[in-house]
Amino acid sequence: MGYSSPMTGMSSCMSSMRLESTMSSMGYSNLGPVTSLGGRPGEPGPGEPVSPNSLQRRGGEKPYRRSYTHAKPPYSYISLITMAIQNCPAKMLTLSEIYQFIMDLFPFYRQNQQRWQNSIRHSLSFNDCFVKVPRTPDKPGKGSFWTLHPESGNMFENGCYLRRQKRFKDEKKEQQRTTTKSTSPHPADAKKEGHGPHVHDKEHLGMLSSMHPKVEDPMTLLSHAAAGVGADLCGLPQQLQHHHQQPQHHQQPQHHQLQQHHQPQDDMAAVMAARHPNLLPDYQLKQEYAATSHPFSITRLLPAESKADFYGKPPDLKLQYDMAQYGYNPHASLGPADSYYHYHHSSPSTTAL
DNA sequence: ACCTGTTTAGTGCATA
DNA sequence: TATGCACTAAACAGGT
Repeated sequence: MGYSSPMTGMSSCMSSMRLESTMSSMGYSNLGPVTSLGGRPGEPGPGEPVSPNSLQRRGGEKPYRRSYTHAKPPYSYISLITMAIQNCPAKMLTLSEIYQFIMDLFPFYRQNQQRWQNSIRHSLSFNDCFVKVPRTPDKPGKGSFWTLHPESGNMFENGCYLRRQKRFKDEKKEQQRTTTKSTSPHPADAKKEGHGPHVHDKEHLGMLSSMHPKVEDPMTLLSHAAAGVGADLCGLPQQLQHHHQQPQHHQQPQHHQLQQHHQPQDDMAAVMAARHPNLLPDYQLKQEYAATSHPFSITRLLPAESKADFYGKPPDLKLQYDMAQYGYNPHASLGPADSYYHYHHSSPSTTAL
């Protein structure tokens, strides 16, 4: 599996999704391409957003300069989850952290949370590309960690975060499903097996362990593997795996502890080089991805500060403006004062740009 | 009680 | 047209 730029296949993807005209001229909306992805036509999304038609077309002037802050982002839940995980230093997040990431980044998902969060949970469970990592006894808390399957490959190698080219299927899980279907006719039996550390998870850890024999802590293993191997999972260069600063009310000491065990840069480079000898050099990737200005580009979703850190230059003001037009919050990861807190303590007129 | 996770079912859209 | 993917709803069970 070679590395493929998420941007190189974008045009064909966009064409296939019939998004070119809509995206380029008026930004995405909850109508058209987004709802056509799935769900039910005419059924409003989580935010019950006002139809763009009600906002424009009357008078016919400046139909393109308006706020789509509460329009449904053109990303599937799978890609949103992937973004969240990829954007975290430890490459694994709890469910609530995934929720928070999405809400921080997309105002649309701050409403009707029950609906889309159920879908998120369903996506995590249903898709083999997401792997549940049990908490260790020394890290008690609610819920497990979720990470990306190291063999899930580049699900979005066509650069389109709306729809994967092909659903990733874990052969072992698939086999388990078929065997449990055939051997245990009672769904309750299968449910019993589903609790506690999965056999699959253990195998997963074993696989990661073999890739990182020097590291013994399973959580550190995942941190290693996800950082290096997972970096190409979605066609994202490792440079984009920047530190997603958690809101201050979300303390994640384990993330920082994990990172102290190794030198991520060296590790990632080594693993990537070993697994993907044909990868572009770092600086080349940097230029390629820094140059992209596509509204679906993952780089546009990243906090401006991180991008500035990453590329070693100040954030692009125009880019920030564009992101604002699309409803992305470039400061989403700064903390409560700038994201979730701000949203809930300001009037709709101020949250809309 | 609430959250988390699993599973099933139904629907619409895109693609081969 | 068949198939696969994505979205939504809902039921259920276990954990905190």
